[in-house]
Amino acid sequence: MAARTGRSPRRTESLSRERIVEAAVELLDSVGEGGLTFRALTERLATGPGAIYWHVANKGELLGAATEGVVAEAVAVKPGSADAPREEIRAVAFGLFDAIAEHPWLATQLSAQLSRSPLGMVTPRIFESIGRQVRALGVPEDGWFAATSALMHYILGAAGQHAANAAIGRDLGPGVDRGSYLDSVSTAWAQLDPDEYSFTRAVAGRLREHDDREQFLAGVDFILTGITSRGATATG
Amino acid sequence: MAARTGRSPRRTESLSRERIVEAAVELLDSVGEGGLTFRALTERLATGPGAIYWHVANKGELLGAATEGVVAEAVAVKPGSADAPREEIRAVAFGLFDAIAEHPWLATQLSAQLSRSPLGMVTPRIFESIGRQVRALGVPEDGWFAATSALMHYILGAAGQHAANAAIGRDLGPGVDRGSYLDSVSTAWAQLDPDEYSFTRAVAGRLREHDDREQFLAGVDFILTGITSRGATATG
DNA sequence: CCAATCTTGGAACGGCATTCCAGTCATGTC
DNA sequence: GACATGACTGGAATGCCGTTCCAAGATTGG
Repeated sequence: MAARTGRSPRRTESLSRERIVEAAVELLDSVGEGGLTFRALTERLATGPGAIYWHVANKGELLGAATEGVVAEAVAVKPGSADAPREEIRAVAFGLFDAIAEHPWLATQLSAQLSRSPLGMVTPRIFESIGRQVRALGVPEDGWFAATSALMHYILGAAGQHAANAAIGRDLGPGVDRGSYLDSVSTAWAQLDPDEYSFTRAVAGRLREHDDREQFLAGVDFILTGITSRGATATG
Repeated sequence: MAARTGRSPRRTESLSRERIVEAAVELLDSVGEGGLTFRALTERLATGPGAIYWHVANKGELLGAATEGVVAEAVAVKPGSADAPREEIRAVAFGLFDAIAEHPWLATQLSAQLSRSPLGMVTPRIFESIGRQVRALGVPEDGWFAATSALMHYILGAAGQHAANAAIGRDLGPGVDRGSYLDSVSTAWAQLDPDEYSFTRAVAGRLREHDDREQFLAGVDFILTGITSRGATATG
């Protein structure tokens, strides 16, 4: 049961859970989700696996810590901004959107994290920052849970999917830019079977010219409209 | 290349890509996402790895095929039902919701699949079945893409997250039922820091009594309300 | 200065996806 | 009816992964 001496245990500045998580995030960002291996981690930290396992139980916990760290930073309310609740919700949404765009591995990780432990700190943290604004929006109390859940699910789902798409466009190689990538998908959609895919063919052109952030925000606004038109008082 | 002789190449009924994918789905359903190994697959099919690799390029392709098969079945419009578009959208949403609930591995797989290849058939298939109903709803054409995207992102995101939660409640062991699981999470939420988590604490009780399907549908309805109140003609 | 305890990193283990390859078997040809 | 062909099979081997083990180094308390 780990008798706590209360002393500062670090003999040198060499290794700590913080440094390990930090290195893990860097590795995930630079090499991608599959690039985070204990081998790579030991090399980067110039140590052995045993040292890492002393600070971290296993790879899952490491991924969880990395996820929580990045999410906490992303949903932190920027001080000084006491805007209208709608704007605050947009800000939280974009905060997560940008965080996932910057760290594409977050998309997969968040869905894995949310499913493995709603008792973890990740879900409540996101839930709280959205919920506060829902409350401020004037939604009646018995609608809080449904409204906040819907917003959180949309934001996490849509941000993940948009960011994943963006990641593809980025990784296609130096010669291929986002425009020509969307072109090729758009063209592929336009060539689908006219009977089975009449709608998809019809909107294939939109794919080429759409803006991801705008698209994402439109979804948030749909939900906000839906929430506030259900009899809530209009604050925003 | 691959000169096609036009002959039926199967000498016995023993192995085929179809049978492999089928076995993979069964394995995923019964043992979970981590249970799909080539070892287990060779054992179940009474063969060796080489035989499987003859029909399937790698594990990723196998997962993709499994995903597409299940999704195709889930979003297939039930014939004979020419209901109002709102009802059709709810049906598609519940189709995916139930499919993910029945095959929990779909949640992770869908986000991975959507990101790896939007050129694949999975995205257009879902997009099409939702989009047709959006069109039928009377949404003006320049809103089709945004409305359908928002719905698809919400449905996939929320269904995945709800189903993941449901999967936990199921896997807790024989002694723990869903009710007591939600109780424990609800209690944990109620004990969070009052300053940092005032909202989450306030709705902790709702968690105990909420119905997942109802919750999920509420989100769909928020978006539908948002879509139709943007100046579209009201059909549903 | 010595024991006790925390911390480290190298070596080893079992399991995984994947590859290699020698073989089997239905079939088309003479 | 033999035989060459090519689709198909499955066992053995490879290399990387997460994880565990353990002997030694570092630090601290007495």
